[in-house]
Amino acid sequence: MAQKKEYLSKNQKIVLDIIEKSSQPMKAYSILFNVQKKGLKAPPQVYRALDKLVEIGKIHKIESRNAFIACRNSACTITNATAFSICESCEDVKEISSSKLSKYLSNFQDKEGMKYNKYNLEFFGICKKCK
Amino acid sequence: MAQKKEYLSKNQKIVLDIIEKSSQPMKAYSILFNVQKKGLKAPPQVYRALDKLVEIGKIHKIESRNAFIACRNSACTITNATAFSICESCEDVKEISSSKLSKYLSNFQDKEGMKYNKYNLEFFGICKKCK
DNA sequence: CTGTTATTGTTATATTATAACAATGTAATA
DNA sequence: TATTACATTGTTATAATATAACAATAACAG
Repeated sequence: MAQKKEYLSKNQKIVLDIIEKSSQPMKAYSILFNVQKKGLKAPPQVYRALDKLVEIGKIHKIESRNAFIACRNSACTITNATAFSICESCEDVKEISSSKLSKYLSNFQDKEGMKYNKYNLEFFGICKKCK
Repeated sequence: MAQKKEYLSKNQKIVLDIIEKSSQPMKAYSILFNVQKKGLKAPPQVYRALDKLVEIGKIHKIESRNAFIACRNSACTITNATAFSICESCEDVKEISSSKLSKYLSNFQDKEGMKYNKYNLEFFGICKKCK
């Protein structure tokens, strides 16, 4: 039976663990460097784990930064409907979990009346600390 | 006087021209290939033009695709408040110009009451043609 | 003109990501 | 147990995306 992934493989656990320990997004090669002591030596090992973790919603990719952050929002498991705020000064990234926002975007219709339940939104600004 | 850029340099025109002729996003190295006959031989020449064109709002970067598309939306000159729909099957990309959406997002406040006038939103789905 | 700044050209290299295939592990069952 | 099937891992090489650094040239204000 084609099982639906409910557990994580060894490498996926290792990669998720290091990302969860970071409050901020991590780049793939920084992850690679950090997991080399655990035996993951080559990029494909890291990228495969990242791909799967993104797919199952455990982490998200910050597209504008080519970096990966752990999901802190139980609501977005698997939905791939994500929103972030990014400080352009200190590069601090926060996941936004606003049910109002996600409802608005999931219900948004383009000119042809089409809806999209999958989206990625990145807000940019200067955070309070940096102001 | 530190002039505010109102004109385009030679290379910027060449790069913008090729992007505007394409209805779909173009990748940097595809642009490079296409402008080599015009004398732009090396990546930095293309990337510099791309950077400036993005900065002044003539083109936008589709972050999830590492590709660049001409701006068709007079309203977003310089604001860097952008929204796109992307078909995950045929990779067709459309810029969304909805004043309702842009108002909603520009007025959105996060938990700390912070607003962001700069954002990038990418919607994903399967377009009508591909359904 | 002349000094200043923007732009361009050029080489090299950094960063991000995937292809391809071999080896190993896992789990169901004949 | 042996067998099969499939997922995962390991490994090498390379593709794709992007920038650093500096030299050469052009554009322009004073």
